[in-house]
Amino acid sequence: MALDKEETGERVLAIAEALLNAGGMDNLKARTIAEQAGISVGSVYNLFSDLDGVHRAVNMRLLDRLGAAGAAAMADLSQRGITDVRQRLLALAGAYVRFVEAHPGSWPALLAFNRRRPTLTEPDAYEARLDQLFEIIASVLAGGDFDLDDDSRRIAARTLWSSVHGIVTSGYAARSVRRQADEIDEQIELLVAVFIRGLERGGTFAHAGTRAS
Amino acid sequence: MALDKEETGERVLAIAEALLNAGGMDNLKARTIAEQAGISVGSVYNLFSDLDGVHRAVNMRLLDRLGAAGAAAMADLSQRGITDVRQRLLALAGAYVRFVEAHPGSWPALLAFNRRRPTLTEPDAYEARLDQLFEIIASVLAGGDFDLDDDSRRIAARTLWSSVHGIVTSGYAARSVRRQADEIDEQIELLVAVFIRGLERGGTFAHAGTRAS
DNA sequence: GCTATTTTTTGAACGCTGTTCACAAAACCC
DNA sequence: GGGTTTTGTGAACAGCGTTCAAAAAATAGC
Repeated sequence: MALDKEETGERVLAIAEALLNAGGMDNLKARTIAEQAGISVGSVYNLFSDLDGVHRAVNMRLLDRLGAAGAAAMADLSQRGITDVRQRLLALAGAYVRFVEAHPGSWPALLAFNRRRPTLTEPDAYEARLDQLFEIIASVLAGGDFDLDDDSRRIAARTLWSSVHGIVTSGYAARSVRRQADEIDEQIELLVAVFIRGLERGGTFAHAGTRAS
Repeated sequence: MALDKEETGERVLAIAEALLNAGGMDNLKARTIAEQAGISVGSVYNLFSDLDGVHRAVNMRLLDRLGAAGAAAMADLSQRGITDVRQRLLALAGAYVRFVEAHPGSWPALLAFNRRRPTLTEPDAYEARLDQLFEIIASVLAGGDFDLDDDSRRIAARTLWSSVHGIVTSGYAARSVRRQADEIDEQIELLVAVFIRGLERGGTFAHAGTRAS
């Protein structure tokens, strides 16, 4: 064979990602991958345990790319001497929006992948890759003048990320394409503004709220 | 035949929902439905256009139930004379958390369903059912003393919903089961508190933020 | 260089899937 | 009861993920 084993593996992943991006989850077919990669179906199963394994590997690449995009956005702001918390949070959210737009099929496929089986997945490696994102957000929050202890800051970072994630991938609510993009921007700006204002005011939060049932 | 056509349809939907709830998306099989409903495979396709149609119908039922749960939570608070915005928002979020917990397989399946194809779905009827949820949230916000015009309140309601949704269905980040539930509660309380504090302060938001990069 | 041995690649084959459709059964009409 | 329409049926088809005996290639030993 002309190509290294690892090299063919990466070619398979590139093909798989393109397939996912173009046609979503059920466009990822073993025979299509084999055909486009110039190998046989069996060889695909030689490189990966099964199609889920291929999809998982693609997802890892996506998460790495997302983390890199976030880090790059922060590095860019640092280089331009921008330390304002609001601008940094908006830049992070903007990076995520652009990432999702750049992966219109493969990112929804990643999200759908984790929701396929009802509690059987073991996202060990997923978490590690998401933790770096949380740490970026937490470090931005640490730059503000909110007096948050480490744990509160960690919670706040996760809350912010989940909220932005929820807004961006709300999925529903798409009257028109342009209106959708505008509304996402509006919601993100509201969220970030409200978060900063809310955190600025009172110091620590006393999570003693009795939730009404 | 002993049963009404509509009645068999609903039985099929109940079976389909149970299958989805037990095994996720790829547990919804035409032959299983037919067997459990005591009809033939062809009859399933007589009642619904295809399996996607079955899943869509199940999803409608779920959205109706979610809307009813939200409305019921608000009615309960009204009956108890509770008008506090914070408590109402927490009650709504709590209703959503309980709803998700009560539908561990079928709700993820609904979310995965919308992410299967990359921009081809037409969630017309979905929107209508979600709009009632947004209106509930908006009406709660209207009860607070934030001076928001209708449009800002609409945006804020959607933002709140998307954020809670993102937090609850963040999926990843599940160190342990109990720790996960606690963390969701913490995040929701932080979100609601921060939102209320943030909205209380300044009046209208001037979405003139220049996003970096 | 040649054979023996190991490793890798192959694609036909298997079981399962969604979906169809000619046919049968039931229901309806008068 | 006979003709017509509607409804139900399940064998059949194409496509899927996955496997695995066999073929091909690579490696080792000499």
